[in-house]
Amino acid sequence: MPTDARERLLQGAEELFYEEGIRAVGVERLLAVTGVGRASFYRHFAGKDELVYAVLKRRDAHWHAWLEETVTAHGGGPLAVFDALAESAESENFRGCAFINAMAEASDPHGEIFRLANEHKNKVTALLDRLIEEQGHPDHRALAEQFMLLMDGATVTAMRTRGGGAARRARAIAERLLAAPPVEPVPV
Amino acid sequence: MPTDARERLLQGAEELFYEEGIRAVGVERLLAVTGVGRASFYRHFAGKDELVYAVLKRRDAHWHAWLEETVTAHGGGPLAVFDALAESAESENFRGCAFINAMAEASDPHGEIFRLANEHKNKVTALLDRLIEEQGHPDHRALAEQFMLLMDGATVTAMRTRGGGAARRARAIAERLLAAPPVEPVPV
DNA sequence: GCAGAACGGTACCGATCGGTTCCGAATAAC
DNA sequence: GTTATTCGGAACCGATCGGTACCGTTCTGC
Repeated sequence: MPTDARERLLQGAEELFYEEGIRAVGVERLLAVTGVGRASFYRHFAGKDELVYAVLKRRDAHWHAWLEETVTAHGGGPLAVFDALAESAESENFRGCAFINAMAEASDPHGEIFRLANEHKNKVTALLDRLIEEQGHPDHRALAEQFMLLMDGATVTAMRTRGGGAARRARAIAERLLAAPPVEPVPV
Repeated sequence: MPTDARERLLQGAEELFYEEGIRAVGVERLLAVTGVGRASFYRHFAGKDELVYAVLKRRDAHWHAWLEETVTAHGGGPLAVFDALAESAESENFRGCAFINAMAEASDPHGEIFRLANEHKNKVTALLDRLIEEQGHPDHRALAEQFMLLMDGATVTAMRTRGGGAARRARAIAERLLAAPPVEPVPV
């Protein structure tokens, strides 16, 4: 547990927001849980909106680092992202993707939250692109977007079905996308 | 515009909840928009929670009916669900799936909202199952679950990318799942 | 050792939250 | 035409929302 108030706020907020939703967690609760004084909070953040922004930025960085690590731990291939997803979906406190959830409870589709979510997903797509290109696939970009769609589908499905089943199903689909020729076999 | 207060409340709430989120819409706003008196609201619903429940039930029924219609209008095959999805994602006020969004902003993963969302998705999966079986596919159940995952992936992707692109991408994947043999070609 | 920053606690603000109660008008049933 | 129901409007409730200001203490840099 860090002694820095700002760090404690970010850490506590990331956890509470993810577990119960951003709107569901008031500043009051956050202060009570983190043990930070009200004044200290507003010394570090202009308001709740800025805290939300900082929390999402932080989560983006951490989550991306976690994914890269876990993918490496699972062999480093593009399919490993689904192993990582399955692993995290097995966790008791899995609640889907923080950015998808944030979009879902954001009122303004043109606000900062959607921008951050897009940024986050683009970064993940770029990682997928790299992983697939390393396998020598010519159409890596299109495949990366398909993989991203599969990951998000598995993530929201895992929210309600619990466990790694959805991720494994997505992995099976991805496997076939990697194996089979893109649309029509090139005529000889 | 229906004259019945209950119907007006359900209709207004469904729209507001979908556009801005359930937590973001207070009873106050809802009453102002629908022109219903405060007392009338609590005559028809025990509280906001019961209204949310009724709205989701209503949406489930309407959405399912809409999907069946639209699928028929697009030829009736299982792939038509992605055409329907693309069509709705083109709309200006498209905000993803109301049930995924409701789950995302629900605090309790074991509460009623998750139960309703599961019920909803199971019904859609059953419809997919039927459509795929009508095509004569032996493993229709597994395919239906894969299609459901693709639909949800396309839906959450369309929230941030706007337009029918994600749905068309999901359709392309689904097409290959239908065409190719499931895992390994049966050895002759 | 001392100055200044960072801290937690508390009182307070207006606004809004979900919810209750009473009232008078409109409407529908018989 | 009278009775019974449904309706919208408004006053009010305690709780909580996000946010501000001031307090005294603790910790740190020099």
